[in-house]
Amino acid sequence: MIINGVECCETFQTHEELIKAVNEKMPQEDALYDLAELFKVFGDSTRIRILYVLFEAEVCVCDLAQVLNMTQSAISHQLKILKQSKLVKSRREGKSVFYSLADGHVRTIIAQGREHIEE
Amino acid sequence: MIINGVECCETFQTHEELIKAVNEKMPQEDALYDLAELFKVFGDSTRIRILYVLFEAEVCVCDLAQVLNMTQSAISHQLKILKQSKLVKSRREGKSVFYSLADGHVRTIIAQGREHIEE
DNA sequence: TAAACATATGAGCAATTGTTCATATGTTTA
DNA sequence: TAAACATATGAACAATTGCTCATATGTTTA
Repeated sequence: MIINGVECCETFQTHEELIKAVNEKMPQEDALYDLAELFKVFGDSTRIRILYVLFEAEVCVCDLAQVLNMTQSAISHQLKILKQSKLVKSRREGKSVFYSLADGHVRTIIAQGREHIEE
Repeated sequence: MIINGVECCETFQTHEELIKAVNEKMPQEDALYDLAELFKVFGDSTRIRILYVLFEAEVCVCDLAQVLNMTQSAISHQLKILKQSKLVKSRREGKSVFYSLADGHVRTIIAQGREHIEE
């Protein structure tokens, strides 16, 4: 079969229909990129652990470092990434900065991930 | 304040309670790792694009490569990763191998990701 | 204002990742 | 069985990533 001037294996699927459906529903290039960037943020166990702590309470950087047994710098770098993705928000109180979850999608996404794994 | 022999900044949060809650709800080390590994799979726009095509139909490797304008090898490598994560399944039919979504979590996770971004 | 505390950040490095290229494996057909 | 087709895979390489270390920024307190 020939599609767009390129040869292709034989399938039962009508290629034109597939291409039409994909073109209609596939997000734009930049949206796909943003989506991948978002999931990349979830793709690190340190950041997942940070999120799990924030599931319980609003916590300052110092305490996060303690609870997770990591350096303040490492935690701070990861918090920056989480904040850029709008997964967490921060609030300064004196010398400390307290972090908390930005919205409910975080819980849903992680819950779905766990469901998938636990099958 | 001193927690587990280590000095820490002053907070209003009771540390013992936080640590107790986190220890209770935080998944085990290997579960956290698996969770991060799963989200890593979603963290690449090529794989996201493959999943979007599979949202529409069961498609063979050759067609995926065509529709996404990528080499057969690149697609095949990514399909392997998607299959290892049990996000897609495959079925051989003659010379072709057809891939399809393994379960509904894929749609939910991606939908939640899009919702988060579109806020 | 100086010192102490809490957090943020840039540079550097080892480890991981996505693609390409060449080639192997598996299936069908002449 | 040989050739053609479809897919899978290993090696290699550039690009990205997460941590450490040193240090900067911001805030409070003596």
